[in-house]
Amino acid sequence: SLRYEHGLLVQGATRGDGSVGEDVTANLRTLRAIPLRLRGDAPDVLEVRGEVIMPRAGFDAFNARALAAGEKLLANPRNGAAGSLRQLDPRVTARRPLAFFAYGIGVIEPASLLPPTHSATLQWLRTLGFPVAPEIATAQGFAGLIAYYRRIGAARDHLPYGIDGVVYKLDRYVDQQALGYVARAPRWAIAHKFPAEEQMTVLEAIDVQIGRTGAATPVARLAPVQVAGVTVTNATLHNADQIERLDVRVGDTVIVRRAGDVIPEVVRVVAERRPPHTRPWRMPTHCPVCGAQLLREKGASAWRCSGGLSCAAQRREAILHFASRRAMDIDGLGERYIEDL
DNA sequence: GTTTGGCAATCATAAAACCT
DNA sequence: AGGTTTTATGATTGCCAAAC
Repeated sequence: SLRYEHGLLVQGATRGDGSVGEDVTANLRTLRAIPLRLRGDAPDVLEVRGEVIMPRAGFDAFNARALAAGEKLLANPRNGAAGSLRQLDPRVTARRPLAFFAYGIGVIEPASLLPPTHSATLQWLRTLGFPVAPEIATAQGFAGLIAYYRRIGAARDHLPYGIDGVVYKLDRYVDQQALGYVARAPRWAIAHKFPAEEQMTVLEAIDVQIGRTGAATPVARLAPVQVAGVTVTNATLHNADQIERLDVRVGDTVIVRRAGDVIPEVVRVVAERRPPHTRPWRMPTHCPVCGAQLLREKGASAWRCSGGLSCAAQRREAILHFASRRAMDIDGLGERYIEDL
């Protein structure tokens, strides 16, 4: 998010949790794609929402250079871009091949300057000096959206930057307002993702992790495999029911992908590759950390360690959890949770 | 007035790369 | 070691309205 007051860039922040992010103003100022001063008549206050990206060509060139210089390579453009913005020294950021696309407006004062539609807003942002993705388009009806999805999907490999899908938005702000929000998610916009890259690997073990509330979560230990730019070695299996649904066993060859191109996920078992003498996986009867019994409440699918705060894993997670909250919150929530445990 | 069902919202949990 | 980015899945909680 970029904040302009009377046409001048005064602050840039990461998205964070939606209300609190990091101040990366000094780093954002080094991006040529981000105007320090707005063109034409500027609102008193304007917050521009956008995305910092690292184009493929820049990423490749950066890594070629780093390789020649014997320096560390970036693993993928996405994390490379995120890391570039968190640099303490803006001069480092300045040397990273970063680009920027504006995709919306947050605060605007006076509000009367806001155009009536999203598409008109993006046009206006162009006139103010912001880059806007050239692939945007307006479409009508379900068929129009799917046609757009297919068109962008066909062009995907030829785009100068990586994308994981398209976003549909209602164009008229009055319509957006009528639909409103569910929690923080708008009802007037939805992402339509392209199928994620899938890879095959071997599930070498299933470990059980104990969380703060005692929940026993099975985790797949996988033979390392490159998926969508990273090395995947672990993936959650969520619970015993999920393992049963997948019928996944230790030793199985499995298909993995990165859900949302981020979170590793076991999709399915390659049945014809199952080695002989495998056995269905069973949840252990006792906590692997403290040895207390694992119990499951009626109707629930989660098994929990009955050790409470005498279990080292639960103590550890409880301390980490409450340490990351503000002191104020600990008073209200801490007691309740500790009693529960 | 209490219970129940349905829906929405939130919590809990998992992982990888990069940076400090 | 911990914070930052990204998100799927299921469990739990909370609320409202309908049924009893």
